[in-house]
Amino acid sequence: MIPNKIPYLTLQVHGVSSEHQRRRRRRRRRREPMNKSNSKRRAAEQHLLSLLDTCDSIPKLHQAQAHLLKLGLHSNPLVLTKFTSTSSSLSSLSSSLSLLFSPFSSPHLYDSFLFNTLIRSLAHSSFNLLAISYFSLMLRRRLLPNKFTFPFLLKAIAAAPSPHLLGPQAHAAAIKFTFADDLFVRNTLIHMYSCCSGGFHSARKVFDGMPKTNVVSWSAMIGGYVRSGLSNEAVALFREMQVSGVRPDEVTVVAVLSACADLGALELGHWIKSFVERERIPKTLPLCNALLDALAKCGDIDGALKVFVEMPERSIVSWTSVIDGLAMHGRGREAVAVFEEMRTAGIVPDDVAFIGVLSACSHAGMVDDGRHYFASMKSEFGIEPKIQHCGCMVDLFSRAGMVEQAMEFVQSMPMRPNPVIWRTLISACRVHGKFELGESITRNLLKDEPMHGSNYVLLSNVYALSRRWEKKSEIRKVMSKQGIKKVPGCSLLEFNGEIHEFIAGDELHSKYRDVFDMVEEMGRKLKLAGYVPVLSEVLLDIDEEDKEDALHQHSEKLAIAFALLKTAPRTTIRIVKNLRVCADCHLATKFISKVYDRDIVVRDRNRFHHFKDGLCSCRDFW
DNA sequence: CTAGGGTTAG
Repeated sequence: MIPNKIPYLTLQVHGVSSEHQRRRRRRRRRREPMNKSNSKRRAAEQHLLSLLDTCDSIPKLHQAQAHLLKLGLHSNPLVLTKFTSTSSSLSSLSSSLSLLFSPFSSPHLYDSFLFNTLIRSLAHSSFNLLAISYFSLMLRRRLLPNKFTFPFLLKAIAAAPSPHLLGPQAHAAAIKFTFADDLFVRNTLIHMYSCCSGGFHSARKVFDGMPKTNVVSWSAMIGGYVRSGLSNEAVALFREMQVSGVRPDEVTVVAVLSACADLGALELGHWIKSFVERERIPKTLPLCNALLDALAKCGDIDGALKVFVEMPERSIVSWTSVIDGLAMHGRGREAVAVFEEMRTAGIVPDDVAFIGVLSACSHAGMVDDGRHYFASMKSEFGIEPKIQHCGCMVDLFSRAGMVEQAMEFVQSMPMRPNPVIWRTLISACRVHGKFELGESITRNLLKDEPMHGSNYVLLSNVYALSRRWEKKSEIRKVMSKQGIKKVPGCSLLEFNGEIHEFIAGDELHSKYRDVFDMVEEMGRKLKLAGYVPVLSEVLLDIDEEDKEDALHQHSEKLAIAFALLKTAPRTTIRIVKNLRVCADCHLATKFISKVYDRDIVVRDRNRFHHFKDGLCSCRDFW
């Protein structure tokens, strides 16, 4: 049983019940029959059902519960089912559980119907694991599950921490009870499997085995690909869906938009926006939120703001997405203004909103504002800062060059620093010349994460900047001996409705022959304009000339060269990168924007860089 | 009484 979260409810139940018990004892003494006459009982039942129909608050629910007990309807399945669904819509599950499983109810009267309602309510609650317990209780009571039971059960399992443990068992149960061919059950199976890590294969197996699909099957599969980090596959499946003639609805579009946000595919984002208009897909709140988020993450922050302004209603998610979007683009002042506007609109910020506003302060170098907001979390809003908030603060100080303050902050944090925090500090040490500190932090970090390639890259960069070349080549040796690989840099570029992928050092691909020639030519032109390669960015222990070649193979340079070759003069080039942009590429891109007269928008791991006329919007803080 | 969907440090 879940703990009763509302103490006075317990009192109420007990008070009313003991009154009821007294009556029952009196009845027993007078040898009266337990059941009232049928018509009276039906009247009481009707009365309670209509009472529950008008329940729109928890106090009213408690009143109804008192009536229910007074009228002796605590074992009436119809009333209990209604009570369960009403209390779950008011998120007061403890009410229905304490009623259903109180010592005064008669569980032997419960039917599958009631259990389904209960399992559904639990599946939608934060106690979703209890749905599984009540499913097994149902079986132990020899009640047969029906085709309605499995969608609820599978949904509860999908939301559990390790769905792969119970998911296949539930699938087997669905087969055993002959409901695994049901369209609803199969659609929920797709969802459940795609919630297991690496489960998209099983999800796809279910999907491919379906003789009949509908829009829900496709949306579940597309959403499953997005959840598994396979956004390209999600978009491909969306196109296949259109070919197959199944009409996408607002849920499908939301899933595709999150793939779009992940890929940073602006053309696709704009296409979906017009698709929604053209097909008159209802612009629900989640759809507008997904659209606004996708446009911001694809680089069209002003388009995102336009969506936000035009929204008929906004939730805290809408506000947070705008704040995050502005933060990512380095527009910290505006992000803070939107945060304040949100408060004026009467919305109380939550912990996610604070992550947005803190990261906005950090990306825009607004140290005092960041300090203020961090302090206000607890003092004004009673929100305990989480590690993400502390991470923002460490980043805030680090970017501003206040490495000591960052270090002090880490030492005074209420929780243990994680590797993300350490890596933030190490980057700060490198940028602001604190080599000894950077080295000692990295050595400690390597003890915790000896197989994490990016830690070695960080340490190597620290050594390179302090010109300790022997130390640097030592790292290289350790890495190759242990078989530790650095994550390859990868840049995406949308061209002619397709996503082109460029991977660092991918020189063996003959189809990019002209791209490599272009990179060489770019290098020559940039040098004439005054560009000097930042050789310290090269991890390899090789001579200077080879280092320059290595830099030429960085994925964003390949992508930019491709774009310069293929796209019309002066059109904006948009690139999405998986890692933080390196110092050399950052410098080179500034030069390219001037020499080739192109606006270049790069989304890296952390934020957007808008390059124009030889300058970058991040003002070289990133 | 059925299914699929929106924001989260670097």
